[in-house]
Amino acid sequence: MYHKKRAQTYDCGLDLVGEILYGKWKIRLLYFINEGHIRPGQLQKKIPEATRRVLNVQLNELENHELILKTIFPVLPPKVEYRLTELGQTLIPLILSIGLWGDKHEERLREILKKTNEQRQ
Amino acid sequence: MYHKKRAQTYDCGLDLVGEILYGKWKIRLLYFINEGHIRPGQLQKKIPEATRRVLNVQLNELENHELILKTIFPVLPPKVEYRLTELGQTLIPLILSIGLWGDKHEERLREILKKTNEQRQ
DNA sequence: TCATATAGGGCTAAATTTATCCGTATTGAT
DNA sequence: ATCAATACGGATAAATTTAGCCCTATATGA
Repeated sequence: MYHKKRAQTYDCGLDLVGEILYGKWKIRLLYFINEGHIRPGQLQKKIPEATRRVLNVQLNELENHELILKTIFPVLPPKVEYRLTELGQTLIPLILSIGLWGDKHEERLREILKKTNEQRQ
Repeated sequence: MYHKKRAQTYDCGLDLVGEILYGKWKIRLLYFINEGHIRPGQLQKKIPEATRRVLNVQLNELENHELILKTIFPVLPPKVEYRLTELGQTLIPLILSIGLWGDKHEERLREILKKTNEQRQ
């Protein structure tokens, strides 16, 4: 497992949240788990752009950060389920608001991103 | 300027927000600008862990993404001011909620991060 | 016997992001 | 003449994150 070389300082709440939510797929993982897609395979179907590997990595981090809980059923073929911890649940309203904001400004944001992505040629 | 090689797909509002807010210092920049620290030098003082260079890079991105507006005053020594665009302003409530969540769970989060950072030795 | 379903992780490569270093510019004060 | 204040960005290095490839494991059913 990779470990950071640069020391981290967490000055304020915003920093702390940044640290645990910073990851390309994390917020979406939380979102989908909350929606009931609780098995690894289901999550992969919801986020096909990500490889299974990365999802595992990020799920592990979410678990270490105590936002989700993993249950491994001792059956074959293997079965795993994730669910939000209490702490994780308290994040859901925030995630939903962020999503709503994005939906509300979707058109505008797409234009903006289109423009800036074009510039980079 | 760096340009991305991997194609991006934005499936939902959450994706779009992710794209424009993903950056180590962006949320804090928005936060501080909203608090009235509108000049580059002031922002650097508020975020001393970041180099001036990176702040510039991220400020530029925020500007391109139309979340902030830059005013260059033609004086010497140079003077620059940033302020939130209307779009940027609509993000503030979200950012504040995130910060509040972080503050509320500060102790818990520090413990969690301490643990996970220790593991990585 | 072989594919299928299911989930995991090591290792390495590539992409992306962040940090460092250094050079530019100008006025006014020492 | 030099330095401080103020701000910007190119080029490159380092750190970090994400992706790709490949191997493990086992019961069931074709």
